[in-house]
Amino acid sequence: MATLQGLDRGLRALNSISLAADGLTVADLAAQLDVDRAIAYRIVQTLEEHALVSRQGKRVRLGAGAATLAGRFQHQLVLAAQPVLQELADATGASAFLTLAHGARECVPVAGAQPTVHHGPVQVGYRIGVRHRLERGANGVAILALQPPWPEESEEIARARESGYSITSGQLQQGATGVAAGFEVPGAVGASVGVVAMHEFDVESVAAQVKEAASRLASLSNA
Amino acid sequence: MATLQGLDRGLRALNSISLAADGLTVADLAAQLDVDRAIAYRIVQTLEEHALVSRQGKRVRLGAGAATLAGRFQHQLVLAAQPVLQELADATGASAFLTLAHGARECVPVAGAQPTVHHGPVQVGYRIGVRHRLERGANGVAILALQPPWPEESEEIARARESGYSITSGQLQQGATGVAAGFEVPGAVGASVGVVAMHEFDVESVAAQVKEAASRLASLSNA
DNA sequence: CGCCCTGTTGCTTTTATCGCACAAAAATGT
DNA sequence: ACATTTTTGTGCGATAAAAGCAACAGGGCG
Repeated sequence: MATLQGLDRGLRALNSISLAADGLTVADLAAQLDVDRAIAYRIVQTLEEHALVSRQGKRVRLGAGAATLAGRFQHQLVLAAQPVLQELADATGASAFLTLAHGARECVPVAGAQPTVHHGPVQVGYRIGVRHRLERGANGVAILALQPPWPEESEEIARARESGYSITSGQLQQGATGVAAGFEVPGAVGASVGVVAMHEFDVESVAAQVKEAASRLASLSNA
Repeated sequence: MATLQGLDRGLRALNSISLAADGLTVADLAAQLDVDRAIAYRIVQTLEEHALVSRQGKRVRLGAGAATLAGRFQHQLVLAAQPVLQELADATGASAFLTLAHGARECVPVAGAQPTVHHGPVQVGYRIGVRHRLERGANGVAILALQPPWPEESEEIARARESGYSITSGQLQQGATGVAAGFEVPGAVGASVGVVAMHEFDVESVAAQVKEAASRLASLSNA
């Protein structure tokens, strides 16, 4: 496997910078990447020219180019999903998410919707763009359940495959329960829709709605 | 000014890929960058490891990592906005909000602040994370007013564009009045800051403070 | 069957990158 | 206010990393 060291460093830098909420000095960045400061300077300069980072004084932080990039990430799927998610969120009174598999072991929530009418001061901590492992959370499990049964899979996955939906509690956040159903996107990856809520709800009925949403999205992405 | 050629190429590749809505073959990419195919392959491999692109069959397209970056960018913007919002809330005695455009017709409030000293039992029904249409509420109108004049726009929008701030009453909640000013996040996203109050206030002075806050936030995301 | 395209690898050559070393600026202490 | 330490920012030559070329296996197509 041949990967480019220079580019790799640049991207790692971008990642580090994006993680630093209140910016990073060039020296800090150099330390994190374990490279000479001079290199870090050149990396930052290059990233800056592409508007991916911006410098204010001595601190480097994520730039608007990141937002631009994301705007172009509109797979037709994400666009099409938005109204479905909104409907699902409103119907169940919980936050709804669309999650895409990334590679074989991770997934990323790429779109979400909150119910229009709130049932209290709920704030669900499942955030768009935060990668996590497939094993954690209902959305990831639902994606795993799409694959043909595999020897060492957890029982959770087998159950999800059989029932058509996955359910987890507290795996991604204390006190939160998630229900999700997976579906295939023809071109490539697995995906799942699900809801996350902090309160009690009728699992049967929510599961049905989630599965319904999944099949709608599946047919959308086939067409 | 010293910029890294390798990284630069990688980022240009990322840009090209992000522009091709339905993907790019590696050969096309190599042509666009005017490099050997072998190099393009190595670039794609590296980008792929960082989740910024994904390959489906022969086509390369923008990957979920872009969404990750966007999420973090938004997170940072919200953090940076918090003190400004707090100051605005305290100065005006009203609840202050930061709202981001979401697509072309909706927006979502992503951060808020309440005045530290209360002027009564204020409860503003404008909730973080709840999407609504751009036409409703001062924050949305302010974002619409950023766009070049468009034929069938409401008079409200034209007024907002001219004066630099929007003002609405009761659109999102009975008896609530909102004042907001928009600003550009130089990529794609429109944003606005505003206040919402249930009581009477001096529009002129509040508008000035809101505009001030908007320009501060704009410079934060530009610099 | 022959042709064109994709994806990958090995190797040579060059050139872009590394990392030292140094200047400038800021922060710190007295 | 001044001296000193720490941190920031930038040339420059040596070197290692990437460019560029060529070759090759598989696959799809006429």
